[in-house]
Amino acid sequence: MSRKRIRDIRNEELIEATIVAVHQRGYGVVTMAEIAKEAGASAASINYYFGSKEGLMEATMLHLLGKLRQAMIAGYATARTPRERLYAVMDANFADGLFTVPQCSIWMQFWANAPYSTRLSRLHRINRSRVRSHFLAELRALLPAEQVETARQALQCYMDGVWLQAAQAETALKPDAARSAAHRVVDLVIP
Amino acid sequence: MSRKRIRDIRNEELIEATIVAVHQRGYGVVTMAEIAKEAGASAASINYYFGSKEGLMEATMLHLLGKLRQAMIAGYATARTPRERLYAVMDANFADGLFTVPQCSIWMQFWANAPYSTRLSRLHRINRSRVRSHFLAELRALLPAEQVETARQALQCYMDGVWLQAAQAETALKPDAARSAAHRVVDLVIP
DNA sequence: GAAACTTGAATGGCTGTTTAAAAAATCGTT
DNA sequence: AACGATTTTTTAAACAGCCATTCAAGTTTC
Repeated sequence: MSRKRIRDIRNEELIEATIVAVHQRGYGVVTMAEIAKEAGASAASINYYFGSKEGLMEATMLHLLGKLRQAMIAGYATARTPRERLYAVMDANFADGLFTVPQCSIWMQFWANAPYSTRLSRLHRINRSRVRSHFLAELRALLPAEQVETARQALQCYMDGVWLQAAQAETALKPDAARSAAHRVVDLVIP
Repeated sequence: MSRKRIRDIRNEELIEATIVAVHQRGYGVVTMAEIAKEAGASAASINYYFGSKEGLMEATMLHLLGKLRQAMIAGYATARTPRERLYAVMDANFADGLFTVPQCSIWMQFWANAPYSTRLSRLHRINRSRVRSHFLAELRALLPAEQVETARQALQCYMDGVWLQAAQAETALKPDAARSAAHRVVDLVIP
C-alpha cells in the first residue's frame, strides 16, 4: 500500500517541479539538476523514478493531457445541447486549473518539441485527434456538412492561438474572461 | 564594393541553412556543426560572421521579420478599403514565400524560446506590437469601438493558431487555401 | 533484515567558442 | 598584366565547460 503511495507522491512532486522549471528556463535549456533543485531532490532520484529526462517529460505531458481530458468530461456531464457541449470543449481548455501561464508555456514548448521526439509526438497525435473529433461531433449537429471543417479549423486555431499568447503573458491569466471570449467566438461562428 | 557582397552572400546562405537545420533538428537541439554542414561551411566561420549562436538566431529571425514586413507593405499597396487592408494583413502571414512548413516551424520555435533570450524577446515584442497596431487601425474603421479588441484578439489568435498547426504539417502547405480560409474568418467576424 | 529510496561522485560524451595559421581575395603599384 | 602587400575569409585543432546517466554506498521504511 505505502509502497505505491511514496512513488506516487514523488511522481507528482517531480512533475510539478518540472512544469515550474521548464516554464522558468525553457524546455531545451532546463537541466535535470535545476528540476531536481525545484523539487528539493537530486537529479539521480529523477532517473530512479522516470528512467530518463525524456521519460520525465513524457510523464509530465501525460499528466497535463489527463487534466485536460478530465476537465472535458466534467464539462460534458452538465451540457445538454450540442452548443453547450461545444462550449464545454472550449471551456475545458480554459479551465481554472489549466489555463495558467506556466502550463500554457510548457504546452507550447511541448508543441515545439514534439516533432523531434517519438514519445512526445505520439502523445501529441493522440491528443490532437481527440480534440478534433470532439469538435467535429458537435459541429456536425449545428452546421451543414460543407461548413463543418472550416468552422472546426477556425475554432481549433483560435484555441491554439490563445494558448500561444497566454504562454507569453507577463501577468496572471483570467480563465473566466478567456471562457467568455471563447463563447463569443463560438457564437460568431455558429449564429 | 565586393567587400560587402561576399559577406552578404555568406549571411544569406548561413541564414537559409539555419532555417533548414532548425526545422529538421529543433531549436534547442541543433548544433553549430549541423548548421555549418547544411551550409557547406564550418562552425568557426559562422562565429566569424555572426559572433555567436545567439547572434545567428537573431539574424535569422530578423531576416524572417523583414520578409513579413515586406509582404505586408506589398499587400497594402493595392488595398483601397479598410476591409481590403485587413485582408492584406492576413494575407501577408500566408504569403507564398512565407507560409511554408520550415518557416512556420522555425517561427514557432522562435515563439517558444523568445522568453529566454533578451535579444529574441526584443524582436518578438517589436513584431507583435506592429501586427497588433495594423489590426487595430483597420478594425476601428469597420467596427464599433467596444467590439474592436475582441475582434482583434480573435483574428490574431486565429493567425497564430494556423501557423502553429502549419508547423506540424507533414505535407506541403497551400498558401492560397490558407488565404481564402482566412478571408472567410474575417468575413465571419466583420459581417 | 529486506526492500525501497536517496545521493555524491564518477563517467563519458558532446557543445560553443577561441586561436592560430593557412588560403583566398583585393588592392596599389609598376 | 603582373606581383608583392594587405586585408578578408576559412578551418582544424584545442579549450573549457556542461550535462544526462550510472553506480556504489549509504539512509529510511516496513
